[in-house]
Amino acid sequence: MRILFVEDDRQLSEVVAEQLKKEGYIIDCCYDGEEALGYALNDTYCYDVVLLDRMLPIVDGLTILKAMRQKHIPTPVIILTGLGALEDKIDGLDCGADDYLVKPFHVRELLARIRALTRRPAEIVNKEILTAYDLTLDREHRRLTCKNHSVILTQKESDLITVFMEMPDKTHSRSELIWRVWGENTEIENGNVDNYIHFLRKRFRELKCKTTIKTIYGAGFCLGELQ
Amino acid sequence: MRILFVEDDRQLSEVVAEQLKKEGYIIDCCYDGEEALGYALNDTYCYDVVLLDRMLPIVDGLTILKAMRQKHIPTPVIILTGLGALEDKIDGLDCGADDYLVKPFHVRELLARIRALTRRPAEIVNKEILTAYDLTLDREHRRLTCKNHSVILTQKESDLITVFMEMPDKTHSRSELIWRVWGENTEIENGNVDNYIHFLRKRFRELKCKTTIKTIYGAGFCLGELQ
DNA sequence: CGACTTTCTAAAAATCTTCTAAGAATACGC
DNA sequence: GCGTATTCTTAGAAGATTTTTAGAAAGTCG
Repeated sequence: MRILFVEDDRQLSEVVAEQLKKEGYIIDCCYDGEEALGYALNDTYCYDVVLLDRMLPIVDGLTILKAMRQKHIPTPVIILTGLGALEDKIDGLDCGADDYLVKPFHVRELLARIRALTRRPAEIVNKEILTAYDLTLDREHRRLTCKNHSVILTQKESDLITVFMEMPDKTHSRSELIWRVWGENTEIENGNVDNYIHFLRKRFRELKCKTTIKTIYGAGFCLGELQ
Repeated sequence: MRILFVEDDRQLSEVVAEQLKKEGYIIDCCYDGEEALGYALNDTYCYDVVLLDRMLPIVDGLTILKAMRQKHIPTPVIILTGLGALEDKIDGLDCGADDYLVKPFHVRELLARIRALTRRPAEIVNKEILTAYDLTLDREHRRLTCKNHSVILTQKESDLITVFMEMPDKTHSRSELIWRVWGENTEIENGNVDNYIHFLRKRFRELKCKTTIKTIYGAGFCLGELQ
């Protein structure tokens, strides 16, 4: 597990890096923003976590973070900083940070937060554009695309296919689908779900795509390849 | 975007829930641990985030969190609590929480942390896969696989083979199989079990696998190698 | 061996689930 | 307000699964 640690305070850097190494992490240390940019954006290196100070010489931490996210580098980033004001935290998190720890902090808390972040697979998804198998869904325009074909879905069709595309391998029961698409206080019957599944399958035929909604008899439906 | 909010302090709950709703989230509120368990573990409901108080009536927050993770529910969880001691935070995060926010907190920070967590896709669902001899069973899709062959089982076939694959060396009597597959208040006769054993053996032949269900005359059935 | 019990197999019956189409109700844009 | 698009309801056909039944086959034991 490889960590990029960007911190200009040499003394703090050394103390923290040593404790991280004791836990078995491989640590690359950086002491200014320019150097950090080089490491963070380089294709060759691939870190599991980046620990980022906000106030750095030459290039500041948030700029590095934004640059990473612009290049779609999904590595989890924890911002470590003395700036503990509410607005600073919100800024940091909304720029793409995964966690925000205010100095002074306990290294053991940092370790726990690193563990929490690295439990999950790293990949940022654009929730507006979903892809699964050979399908792409642009939720904003409700446009479902496969190769060079595309169709505009109705609202409910789009909501329904979204559930499938967010978890392409899961079998979704009718009650789950009703709950996710129509909400919980609804009088909608199972038959309505069946109907929309039918509509979507027609769409798939229009698109001539390889994907379809498979029936798991007695259990529900699941996205899958044709045949 | 759907959030389960577990908080026994009604006043706090109301204030926070209202602000979350203003942001467009759909909020389900729970006021005790037992109720929360029901929501959190239910297959039908599927939340995008769970906000969890640690100290709750009946069942405490960490127990709920552990139960969720044991059931491989990957939903991001943020613990909200007055317990801000280092050990408490580390405990919480290591039990499977994704973030830990100490009361009192700013709702705007909570919102930023929710956004940070939901940018990432939910962990690939840890599938319940059973293996025994040369067989693999994916219970979610009821797919029984051996080498490069696979078949989709019916519900009852899948339930029955599950019993065998969970204890591959045990001899299972007909009454035990009936109890495990059909439940305890059932009118099902032994002959029905025999029939399903027959169905499964046909499946094994389709798969050309080395495993089969052996008959222990007068006692029941047991998984074993062919011949 | 022969009487008995147990197990296997196949087919039909019963039940339950899913698919499809068509029409009614509702929402939406002009 | 009218026409169109969307959503919801209904219902029967088609299909899959589960259960029942019954006779053949195989095993046990005096």
